[in-house]
Amino acid sequence: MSDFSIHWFRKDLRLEDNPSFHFAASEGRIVLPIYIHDTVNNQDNPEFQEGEATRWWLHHSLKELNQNMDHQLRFFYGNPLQIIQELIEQYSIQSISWNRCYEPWEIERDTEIKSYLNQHNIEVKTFNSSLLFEPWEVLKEDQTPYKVFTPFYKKGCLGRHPGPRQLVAKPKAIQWANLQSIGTNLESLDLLPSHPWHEKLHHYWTPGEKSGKIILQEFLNEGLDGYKDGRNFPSLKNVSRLSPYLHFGEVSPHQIWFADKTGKPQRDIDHFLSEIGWREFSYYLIFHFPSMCTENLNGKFDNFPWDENPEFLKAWKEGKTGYPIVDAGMRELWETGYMHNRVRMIVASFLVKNLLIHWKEGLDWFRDCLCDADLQNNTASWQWTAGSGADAAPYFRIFNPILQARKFDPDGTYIKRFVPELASLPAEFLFAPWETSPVILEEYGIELGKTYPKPLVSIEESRDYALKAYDKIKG
DNA sequence: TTTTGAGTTGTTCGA
DNA sequence: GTCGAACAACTCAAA
Repeated sequence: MSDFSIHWFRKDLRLEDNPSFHFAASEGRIVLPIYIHDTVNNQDNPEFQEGEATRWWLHHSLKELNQNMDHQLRFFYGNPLQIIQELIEQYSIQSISWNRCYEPWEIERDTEIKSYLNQHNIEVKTFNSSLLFEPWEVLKEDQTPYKVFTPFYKKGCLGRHPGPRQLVAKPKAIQWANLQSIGTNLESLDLLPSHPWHEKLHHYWTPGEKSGKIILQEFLNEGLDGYKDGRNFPSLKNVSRLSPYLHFGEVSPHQIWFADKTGKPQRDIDHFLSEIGWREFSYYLIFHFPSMCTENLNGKFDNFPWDENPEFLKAWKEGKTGYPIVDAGMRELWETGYMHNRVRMIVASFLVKNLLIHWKEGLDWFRDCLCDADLQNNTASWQWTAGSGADAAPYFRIFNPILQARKFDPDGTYIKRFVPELASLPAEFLFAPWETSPVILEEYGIELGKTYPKPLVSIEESRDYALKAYDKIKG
């Protein structure tokens, strides 16, 4: 019987620039590509489980990946260690390789599997695939991790030699193991949610490596010029929308980093790449401070007087807060499995600082609804918003949803798209409809409390309350 | 060890 | 309507 080289696909659902796959499919090797839906190792903590949008994305991405490799991908579900043990017992395995993952439970699991394979004298190789800089390699001079983005990025990343690894070519003339009989089929992984919510996501997204490539190219052609400023306006096309592809590795950060950006303004290129830097920073923080996934990074926030208010939380989730920009964002999320970055900050600030609801509630809803839901980005960003994360800024930032809407959605294009019951309202009344007289609103067919909600809380009062709460915990 | 400079994304106030 | 200062004085990074 021939020897097989197993490549274990995880968050690297692509054939190009895939170091482990490239190794397993290199000349003289017979590659056995596998995917394991782990139903064991992340079960203890809900925050480590995939949300519905993510599962939808994963299903379709795997389907495309399998098609792109002549249906040679073998599917399994259960405990990866056990599945790999069985493969070793049944077949002659020359090597096992994978690209590294960075969630705390993944690191723990992979370490255990690696040690098992070493004990059984199976060649095991792990590769860098989804981060430009390995978190353990970037440290301050005193050998401790950075906690502030700018020095992390400028000195730790941009100033580091050597820089990110080079791109890896797609393997040619692959020799497949062609074991049609082992494992199960994609449908048996049962990834698609039973709730039909996900069906509409097809209108907005095409998961998979091919589509990721197109999205990247379109962004470079049409969205990068003017990115630095345009990225703040949710009705403009100056955001890349690459986040879900990055999450599952259908596009690698290296492919973005080294993509041809000739002729584009340097300030836009630099700013766009710094956003990739922020992704690196989130992964870095959770690698060095894994307790961040469940606890405040800044322990002072353990005493913050969060409000448990199921009614407010429900209104926020449903986009019925009475603040049009907040509601537009929450409805964009529900409708499309995505939310524009600027609006994410607005809705997050509103939940945490005006409704005083714990950041974990927001994290959890985003985890379930976002196609790009990513433990590291989601956690680090929610903690940043709450003020409990890595953020050296000395003041308490509270977004004003009225000002933000006026500034970044001046003609109301974005709001009107997702809050159609306000579509007829002129922009001068749109951002704070409760300040407009009922008579005028009636002319546009709007009655607050009936056709559109009254504001859940007063911005001024809830802001003052939050500032006082912040005052209490800082001492 | 001490000191100095600086920190993604903001808001409000008053001139 | 626009602009600069105040907010309130915290941490981190690095010399």
